Amino acid sequence: MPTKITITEQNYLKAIYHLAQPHVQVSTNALAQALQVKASTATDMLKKLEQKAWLHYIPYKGFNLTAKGNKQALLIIRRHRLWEYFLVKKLAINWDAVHALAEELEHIDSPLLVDKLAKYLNNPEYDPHGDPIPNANGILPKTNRQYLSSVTTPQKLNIEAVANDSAECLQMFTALGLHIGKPIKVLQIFYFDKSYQVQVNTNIVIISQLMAQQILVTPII
Amino acid sequence: MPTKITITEQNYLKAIYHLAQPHVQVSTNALAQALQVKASTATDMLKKLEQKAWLHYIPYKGFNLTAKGNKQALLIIRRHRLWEYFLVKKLAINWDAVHALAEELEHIDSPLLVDKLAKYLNNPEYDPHGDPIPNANGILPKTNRQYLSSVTTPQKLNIEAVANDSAECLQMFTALGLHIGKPIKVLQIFYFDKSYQVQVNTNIVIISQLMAQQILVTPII
DNA sequence: ATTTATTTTTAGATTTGTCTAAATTTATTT
DNA sequence: AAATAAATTTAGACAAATCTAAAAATAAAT
Repeated sequence: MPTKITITEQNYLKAIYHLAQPHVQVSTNALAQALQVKASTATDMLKKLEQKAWLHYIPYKGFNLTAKGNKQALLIIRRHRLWEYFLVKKLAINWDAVHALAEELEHIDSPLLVDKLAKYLNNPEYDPHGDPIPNANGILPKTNRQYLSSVTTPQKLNIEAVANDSAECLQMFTALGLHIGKPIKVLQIFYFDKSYQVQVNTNIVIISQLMAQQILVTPII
Repeated sequence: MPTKITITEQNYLKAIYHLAQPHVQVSTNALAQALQVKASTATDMLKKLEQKAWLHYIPYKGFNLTAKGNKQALLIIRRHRLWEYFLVKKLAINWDAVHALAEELEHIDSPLLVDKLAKYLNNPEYDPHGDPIPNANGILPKTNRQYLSSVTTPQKLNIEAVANDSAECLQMFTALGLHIGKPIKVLQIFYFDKSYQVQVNTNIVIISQLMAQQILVTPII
């Protein structure tokens, strides 16, 4: 019995996956906020998802994805990122407009379609925002990325990805002169507001804490 | 107020469009059967669609699409056929598998996406089954096609399209050695069961009435 | 360790799209 | 034209996903 999954259920699994950090539980409130529903609605849905074995749930205690739920979430994310890649690289749609479209395309749950799409795109490893694309088995490549916000000393870095692909974030990212794959140099960290003074090419810009929490970097050795 | 339309409503408009012939009213029963729902369900939906001005509906008397509903249906069909073209020509998915996928893709109602897709595909005029693709204004090109089933005398014809893109129909179409764009020669019409004896290349095959009702042809002068 | 505040869950209602069964209207047949 | 059959609509019910308001459990603060 290949468990049928609704679009709503897919959205819950994906949101839980994105909110959950290693050793950090997601709260019902956080989930509800992420999905723009009331906490009572989230609770109802958690009970349903528990029934279908997508997650473990103990009332008042918390919840977390089962192996099955985790894989399902990764397959949804795979579809989302493949479609984003397609929209940007093939249809030439601006990268700040593709997220909303991929949110719809990702729900078409056809292994044939996804497989053919991936082949057509030459099995890309990263989407246009630099996020890694899970493989057909729901496995993500390991990376040594860290958030810019976790960097504590001035150093040279490479920009690997923007974790937030909303239009607002991406437009600001671009306006700062940043690009995926571009090297930057952290000149100073202002501990007053946890902002970063950064050199991009010959420009010097300030990156706020909130933005720094969205930018993934690797150190340049 | 750009009238929001649900997936279900889209499916009803499309079904009504496909069932309606010039001067032929669609019956509630036929609509219900096409959508695999009960007649009472179709009635409920007709009332809702009437409220939203997609169609005119007079209880017990019948219904038909408004200009607005007609255009909406054609835009859905445009999306369906563009996606079918993409799936066959770009993703190399078999033409008998694309219909079901296009049924899902067609519901993503984004003018930007559709416009970019059409451009990417070079604004094709016909989908892989030979069906014409309405333009962005919902206008279909005029053709002089007729159903093979309406042909009454032996003659040479060109196959233009298969009106039914279900896997079952297309697999049989292919098995008969037929192709879109191929010339055929009607040798005899058996009035007993309204089947057609047809020459395809050097082969001679029999095409049943039901199949002949799905094949669109133009006379070769 | 109580009290207060916050978080989460329960209870009951709403909307959408569907159903079954009954009633009504229209069409067909004698 | 009356009787019968077929098509269509109405009435009432249900599941999914949501809401508001109230209750219960947990966490924080005195």
